[in-house]
Amino acid sequence: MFRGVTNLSLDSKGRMAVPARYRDRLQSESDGRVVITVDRDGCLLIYPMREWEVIERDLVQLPSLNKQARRLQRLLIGHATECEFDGQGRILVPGPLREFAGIDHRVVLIGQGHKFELWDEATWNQRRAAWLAEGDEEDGVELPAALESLTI
Amino acid sequence: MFRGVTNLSLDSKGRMAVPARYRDRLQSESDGRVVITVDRDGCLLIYPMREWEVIERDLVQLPSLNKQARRLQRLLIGHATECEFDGQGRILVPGPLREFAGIDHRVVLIGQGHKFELWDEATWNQRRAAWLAEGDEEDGVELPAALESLTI
DNA sequence: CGCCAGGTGGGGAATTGTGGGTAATCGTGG
DNA sequence: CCACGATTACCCACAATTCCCCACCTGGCG
Repeated sequence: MFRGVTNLSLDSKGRMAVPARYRDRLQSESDGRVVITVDRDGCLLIYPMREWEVIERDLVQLPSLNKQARRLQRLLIGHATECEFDGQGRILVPGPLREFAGIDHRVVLIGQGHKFELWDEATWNQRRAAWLAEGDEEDGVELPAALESLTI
Repeated sequence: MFRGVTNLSLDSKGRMAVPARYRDRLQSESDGRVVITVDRDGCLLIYPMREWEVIERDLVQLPSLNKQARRLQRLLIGHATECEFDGQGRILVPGPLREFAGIDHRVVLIGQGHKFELWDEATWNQRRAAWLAEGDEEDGVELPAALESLTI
């Protein structure tokens, strides 16, 4: 499981130094190959190759006639770019994806279980503040059953 | 069960000396590995690794398309950072988390059953005062069933 | 009164993140 | 098919952080 938050910066060429504590696992589990794609919430998703292959297999099998399914396929598969580590343990984040997520220099890397999310730092801070603020008000509306029973 | 309150300080590098009375249990139950993450109320949560893994397992299985579920995952898993004890029985509280909770020097460590809460001292004192003040007014509204039957 | 245990502080080395220079590669257009 | 510019990969250098070690200071206890 990947977890935790890391503040990082991309250099002028768009490269990101993957934190050392994740590097070994990515190297051994997926030969240092990762797939970067986009998320509907305005960030990028980074998958180890092995994990991505599972997701991709499920995505292609969605019913092609369904509009939502096609949209998901275009967004996720369409933007999925394979990247490898360079000698220094960095990956080059493709220009089009950087542009998509509004990333220029400061970024935040968030572990999310089987994948990572990569956010522009300013965007992340805004979003997080909004989530914290709205969190309490929405109580009592209708929580999904899975959330009701959650004890944290 | 962890209980009790301890006033502590972080040193200039952000390290916290875990009170000796908790140390043994953390060492034996979870190999001295703990996970620190954030709470929506502005403090940090500290879990023994074993306890955290249970929570995380439930969290990752929430439906990815649900907005509230994603928010929870991003906040909790996204900030969950694994920490280990140093030779002196201290843990380094990660910089981004210190910043989140407004922690610089004086802190309060609160035992909360399976986990701990870590508060900035000033924030804690304010909040506690506020809870004491507002506590009674809210009576008579409607208590959730689980609270109605509580005998303290 | 000295010893021990627990909490606090800091120096210094190793690791890790950041930044750039330079050569190789690729895609584009002539 | 070649020439050019842009992009990518490899290399080295610096700066920040983290980790490991040792030292102090305080209060309780023999």
